[in-house]
Parts: sequence; C-alpha cells; structure tokens
Amino acid sequence: MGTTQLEAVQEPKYWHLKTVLNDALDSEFEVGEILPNERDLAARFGVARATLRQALEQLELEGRLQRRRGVGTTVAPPRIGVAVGPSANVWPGAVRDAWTTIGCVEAVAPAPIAALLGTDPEQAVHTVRRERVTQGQPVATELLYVPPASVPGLSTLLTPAEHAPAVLDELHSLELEGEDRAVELGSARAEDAKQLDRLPGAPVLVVTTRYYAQGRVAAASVATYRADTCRLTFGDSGALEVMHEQPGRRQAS
Amino acid sequence: MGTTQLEAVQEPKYWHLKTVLNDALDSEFEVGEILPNERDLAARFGVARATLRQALEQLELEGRLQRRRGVGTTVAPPRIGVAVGPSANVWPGAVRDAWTTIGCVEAVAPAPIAALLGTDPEQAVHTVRRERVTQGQPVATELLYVPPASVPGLSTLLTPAEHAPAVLDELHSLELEGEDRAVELGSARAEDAKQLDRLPGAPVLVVTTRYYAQGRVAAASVATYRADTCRLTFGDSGALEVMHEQPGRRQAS
DNA sequence: GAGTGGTCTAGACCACGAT
DNA sequence: TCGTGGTCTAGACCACTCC
Repeated sequence: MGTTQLEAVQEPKYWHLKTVLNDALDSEFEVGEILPNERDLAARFGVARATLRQALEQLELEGRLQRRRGVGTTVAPPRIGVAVGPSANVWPGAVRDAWTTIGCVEAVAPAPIAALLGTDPEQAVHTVRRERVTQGQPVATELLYVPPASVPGLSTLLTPAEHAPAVLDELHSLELEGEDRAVELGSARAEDAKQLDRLPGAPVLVVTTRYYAQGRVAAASVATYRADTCRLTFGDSGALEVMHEQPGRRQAS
Repeated sequence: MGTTQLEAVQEPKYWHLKTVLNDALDSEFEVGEILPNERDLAARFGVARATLRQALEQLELEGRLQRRRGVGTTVAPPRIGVAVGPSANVWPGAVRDAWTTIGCVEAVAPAPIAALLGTDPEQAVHTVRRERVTQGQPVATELLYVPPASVPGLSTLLTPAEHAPAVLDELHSLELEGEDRAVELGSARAEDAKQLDRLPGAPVLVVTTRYYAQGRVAAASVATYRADTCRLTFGDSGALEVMHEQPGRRQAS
C-alpha cells in the first residue's frame, strides 16, 4: 500500500512517455522552442536514453518534433499543406508550377520505372530532376522520366543547361489526357535525403504519377516528400491547406 | 594491402545491412518465406541484435518485411493498391463502397475535427466507425463525423444497430458538391492498431476527407491505412493498381 | 572544445503464438 | 513449454554544429 504508481503497466514505457511528452508540448512549449537534451530528459523521466529516444522518434514521425544532430530537439511547427493534385490536369514544368528544375540527364531508368512507362528496360529516357520549395524550405525532390518517344521533336544538340527546358517544352506540346497517382510510405535514399536536409532513411511520402497522352503513358514522375513536415492535399476545393491549426500551439519569439 | 574490406565505412552499419538484406530478399527469398530469427541473423552478420533490428525496422517500413511477435519475420508481398479517390464524387456508405460499417455513436468530436467541420467544439456529432478490408485483410479503419445539421430528418428513436445505416441514408439524400482530401503520416492509436492487427504506434497513412454539401462541410472522415501494406491510389484512369510488381519476386509455395 | 543527437554493444526480461 | 519478436538498460564512441 502507498504504492501510488504500480497499476500493472501493460503499456510500454516509451508509449506512455510519448503521450506525456505530447501533452507537455501542447501546454508548456512553443513552436521553435528547444527541449532539454536527451540525456537530461532521460534522467528526468528515470528511463534509459534509448527508451526516451524511442518516444522522441515517434513524435518526430508525427511531425511534433524536429531533431538535428549537433543542435538539439525543437518543437516543430504544424505540417505544411502541399497541393499535389489534381489541381487541373497540367504537365509538369508548366508555368506557375511549384517546382524548380535542377537538371536533366539521359539514362537507362530503373526497372520499376520502365514498367511504369511501358518501355523497354534497356531504353534510355530523359530524367529531369526537380525540387519543390515551400515557405523557404525544400519539401520534395522529384525525378521525372520522359521516354524519347514522347519528345520526338527534341534537338539532338543540347548543352546540359538547355536539356531540361527543352524536354519540358516538347512535352507541353502534347495534349495531356489524364493522370494517375499513387502515394506510399518510403525511406529517403541517400541522395534525396541530402537534398531534403534529412538523414538517409528518413520517412518520406512517395508520390508516383503517370501522365497520359496519345493513349499511352507519356511521362512518369516519382516525387519524394518529407513525411515529417508535409501534409499532401488533393482538392476539388483546396481549402484544406489552411486548416489543421492545433489548439494550444503558440509561436516562439 | 590485402585489406579488402576497410574502405572507411562512413555508412552506418544498419544502413549497409539493410541494403544487403534487401538484395538478399530479391534474390534468395520468396514472398511469404520466413527468415531466420533475429538472434541468428545478428550473429551471422556479426552485429548486435539492436543494430540488426534497426535494419529490419526500415525494411518493414518499406513494406519488404512483415514481423509478428511469437511468430517470426516473413517476406512481405508487394503492397496492395487501394483506391482512395476521386473515383467519382460519392458519399461514404453508398452502394459498392469498399467499406464495412461497424457502428455509430453520438459524441463530442475532438477539437481538430470540430475545426474541420466548422462546428462548435462542444457540439455532439454522429461518429460512424467503418473498416476497409481488401484481399481478406483489414487495410484501414475510419471515423466518419456527421454533424446533426447534415442529417436533419434523422429519427430520434434508433437502436444502436439502426443508428449507422440511418445516418448514412440521411446523408445520401443531400447533394454532394465536392470533396477535399489530405494525406499525412501518422502512428496508429491503440484502438486503430488493434483493428489493423498491428502494434500501437505502427506507421499509418492518415487520409482526411471533407465532404461538401449545401455550401458547407457536411461531413468529414479520418481514415487510417496501414502504411506497410498499402499504396494509396488516386486515379483518373485507375490502372495503376495492377502495376508495381517487382522483378525477382516469386510466390512462396 | 563543448555539447548535441546518431550509432552500436551485450546483455536482460517480457508478451505473445504455436505446440 | 518453447521460440519468436518487443521492450529496456547502462554504458561507449562517433559525427556534427556552434562558439
């Protein structure tokens, strides 16, 4: 008797810890505020550091926290709503597009991409790399695959700088008949992680899009969004972007 | 000289391990096949069990593996494509719907839901719980929130069994004007986890939908999909569902 | 150089499923 | 009862950022 805290904890420690921290974030911290370091927190809650980290990892996954090596753990702002589609069928790279073109190479696509395009796996395709920046920070990277058959008028003499714009321009001359999309969870490859300012393996939302023209798949893109900071929106009436402010969240000074 | 394997491993062990295992899964295992247990695998690769587990966790996140306590680790089948929308604007619960209704209660909705609906946070709303089963296994659970104002003709005398069908019926009498969707990463609450046959905290894709009628939000739903086994598809021309078979994957006997 | 989060180890015990 | 994955510990060292 007198043992106030026994209560047969079927619940794992890290899970309980997570809810405690989550509540504390709502009531005692402001967005951008920096938390005590992991060793202190672990000591304060009387658990091993690994256990505390399990709770922090979950909270980061849910977009509540942001951790950076050498810096610390901060309270994350609400997730950014990024419009993915279908905001009118429009070719990638059209004006008023949210993306920035980085470059383009002609290379053999990975096997799954060839299957997506319905092309020969040995066939070289134009591969445009793009980046999406919202509110000052990179939220997604994309690889857009365009088979040569979709851009028949493309000049064969192009400098690297001219390559990407020329491919997109040619693509825009086709009539876009429709698009297809799929969203799934993935983990960032080393290359994407670097571009997104995350560690390799960070959770990402992978959006695969197929663009149809002339009765076939004219292009396909694989876009990789930061899962911790982004909420993908698909809207008839895209008002969902401004919602989701949570009660009790204040902005740090 | 002779040191074939030094090469300054900036790469974390678990990351390297993950790629090795991933390749092995492609070449040496069949879907459904059971892997050696974690202790054996760790010993075989000369790492601590925790390190091995880090690699396995990532592979599970990517849908390559399936782990079950008391059973073992098996090679996962390719992700299931589940159509989310917009496959014609249609009310939830309409015929030929992929969902099964489980029950309905009238309760005060959580604050973020009230914000989504634009209703008073204290206002009780009809809350329909549904479940989505594909290919024999549960892939999603949903809570559908319907404010009383959207179902004015609803009878006040309903048995629990009549409640959900009545709410959906009333809803269908409205003209659906549009819908809004958002997808983000989350972790399964204890309740959802149980229904999805996962552990609490398992990664899930949360799909938030708002249904518009009479110029306002007439209903909202929060659907929770298993992120490990599902690929959400959004299609004009929903052919993407049958794709994505990966090379080198065979079916276990 | 000091302080942070990231990786890794070698153990222990627990909860669950199958037998 | 046994074997599995899940949780937890108490350390150690590394990579990075900032001062």
